[in-house]
Amino acid sequence: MPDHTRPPDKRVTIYDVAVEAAVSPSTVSRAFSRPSRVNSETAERIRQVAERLGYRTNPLARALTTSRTQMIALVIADITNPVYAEIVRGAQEAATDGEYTTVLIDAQESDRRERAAVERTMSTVDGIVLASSRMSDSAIRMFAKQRPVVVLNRAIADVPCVVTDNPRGVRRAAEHLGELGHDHITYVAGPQASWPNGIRWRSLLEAGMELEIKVRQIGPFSPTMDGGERAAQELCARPTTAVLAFNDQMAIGIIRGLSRMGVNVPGDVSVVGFDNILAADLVTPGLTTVAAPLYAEGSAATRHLLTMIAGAPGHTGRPMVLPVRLVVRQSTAARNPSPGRARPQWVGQRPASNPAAHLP
Amino acid sequence: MPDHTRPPDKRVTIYDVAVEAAVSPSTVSRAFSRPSRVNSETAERIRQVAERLGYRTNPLARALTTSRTQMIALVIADITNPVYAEIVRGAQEAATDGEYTTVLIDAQESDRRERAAVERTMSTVDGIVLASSRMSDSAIRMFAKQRPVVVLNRAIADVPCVVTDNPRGVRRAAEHLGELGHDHITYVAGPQASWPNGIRWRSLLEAGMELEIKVRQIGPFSPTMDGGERAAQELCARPTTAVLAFNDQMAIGIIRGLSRMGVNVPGDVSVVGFDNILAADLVTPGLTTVAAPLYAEGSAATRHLLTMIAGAPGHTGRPMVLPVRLVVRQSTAARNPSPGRARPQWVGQRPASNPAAHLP
DNA sequence: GCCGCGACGGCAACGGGTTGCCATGTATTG
DNA sequence: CAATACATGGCAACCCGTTGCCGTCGCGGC
Repeated sequence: MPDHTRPPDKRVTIYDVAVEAAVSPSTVSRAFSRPSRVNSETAERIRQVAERLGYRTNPLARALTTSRTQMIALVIADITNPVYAEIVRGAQEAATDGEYTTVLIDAQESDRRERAAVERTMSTVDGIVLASSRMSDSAIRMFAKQRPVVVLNRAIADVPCVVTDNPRGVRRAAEHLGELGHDHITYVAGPQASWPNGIRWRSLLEAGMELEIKVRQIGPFSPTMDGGERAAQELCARPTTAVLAFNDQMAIGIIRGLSRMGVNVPGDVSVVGFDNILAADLVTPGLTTVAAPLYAEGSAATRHLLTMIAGAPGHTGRPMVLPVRLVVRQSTAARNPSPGRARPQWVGQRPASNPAAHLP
Repeated sequence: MPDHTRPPDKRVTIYDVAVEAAVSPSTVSRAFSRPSRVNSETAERIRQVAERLGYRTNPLARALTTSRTQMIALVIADITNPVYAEIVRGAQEAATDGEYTTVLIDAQESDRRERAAVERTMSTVDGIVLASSRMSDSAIRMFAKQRPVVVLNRAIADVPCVVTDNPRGVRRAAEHLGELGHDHITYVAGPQASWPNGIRWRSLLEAGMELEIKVRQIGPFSPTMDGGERAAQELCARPTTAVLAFNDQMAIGIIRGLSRMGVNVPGDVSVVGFDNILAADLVTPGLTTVAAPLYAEGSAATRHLLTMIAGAPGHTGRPMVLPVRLVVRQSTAARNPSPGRARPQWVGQRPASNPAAHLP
């Protein structure tokens, strides 16, 4: 028998329930937040009354005293980048398992927006996962002082981090290209503010040394298809036979740009991307790429955050490293053995003996 | 001179500021929320003290009395669907303009999850935008009674709605196919719980009548690439020359499935999708599709929600309709004039004289 | 000199739970 | 049977702002 006498716009509070159930408000509160603290029959009666009255505990009021909102923020750099979809899924699953709600914030690749959004949200969440943050290390450390923070895809001293095994991914890509006969690799750089961008390049330098493959870098370009197309133009000016792009979007842009200019992928140039986004399998040729365990990233970062919220110290030593794997598709092939076939601009224009000369 | 004596983990409150500034807490409160109500010099002094102490107003405490959290929820059906990225952007921009924060919720195509998430979040937000909700009309109406709600991509009586001009989009697609010589169109249906799915099919029926094009429907299939591939198998069993798919992912799946079976798109079959996702331009052949103004959808829905939160009645009459346009790429072509060319299964197997016979 | 008015600031009562501490009643133990 | 321990529920303070109402004060008008 629902209570139709009460004005329907007014929320039901513990006080209403207390009156109905003939107990004190504190008992009602405890019946929900600490059931062991109250007689089970009483608790049951209270629950029934609450049900009948349509009582819902007000999370804001609860948060005011407990300073726990049961919400965490997940900040991603760019929601139009499909990479984040799986990360979000993983984070959401982990959060839901821990009775937490995820609020998602899109930073739109902007340091400023990201800071503003985090500042606004910080006081209403119990913790924050920063996925590919564009903020400065010091800004992140500042936030980390005020709330538990886990950083994804970036390593920052004194802040818990989850990263993927970029060095191994790059290494695998380089080995793959080496086995195909390529002795030069051009790295097409993404945003300089991006931490993976830096480590990928450094890892390539290292892999190049070990595998005796020469490497160079061009860029930075925007980490989008457009950025890739612009990179393709520059690639034509300084030809290579193998390209490692900062991410899949750029790789796809590069392939499009090259084929528009009559360069065949993988016939003339092999292209490798990063991330294994869905579209990598859709384009023609299919994109060879380094796949990251996106779902696991989101999930691991969130689980770690939850333990920190629960009081664990948050290991700030070495970052947690997740494994990657190389997905070989059709955008990579054996180096064209006859470079002279009617493509004069690719002949004799090979970069000077030290292709890494223009590096930082 | 920052105050280093206070323990750093304790938040600064208006009471701290009040003591420092030698005024009462209410004056501090008013200095921020109703500056006109307090002497400008006093207000300035208070602001300086607050700044010095690092005071930040606690949105939860404020919300408790004002019952305004300055947050709205945006619920999307599936974050892995790129369609929503632009919608999110539009919504976020509109929300930010109105000093609101958007919390994004991914329903993962599940009625149950969606309800659970909305129920949990409802009391902490001032309003909700439901983009492609999978919940029942009655569930949505129930939420709409408790909080301002705007529904996107769906029309529900008594609830404010924003939709795209599906009839016109379908009509344009049908005209396009008709001009290319197609006299049959097969509609490949998406989820039955999806409102656009229903209206697209009905619109096609109508357009077929007027344009004298025969139409039929197969499905439903999952609105994903996999769903499209399964649809392709069924398409081979019941051949057509023109396909209108529920969305782009399915259309891409259909194209892949068909070409795997040796059917050429657009040579043998023309395929049209819906939504104009980014990948539509990446696949080969490029996908002809009906483009929706995604950004404008998110932005319009959110702006309308904000006016409702501000007290406007929320026009529940006719839904707001946004225009669409047909983007022609390479997946549609003139109907193959010589059906006999070495593809026997496509000859003589044309559906019976009434291809719409098996419709509901 | 008195009255009225507006500007300004303070008091106190919320809003809706949470929780430390105490009082009571019952069960257990010596 | 007294003494102690435990289970249970209530009281009241607290979390941090917001806001209706009232008192005070200075000023202009008559």
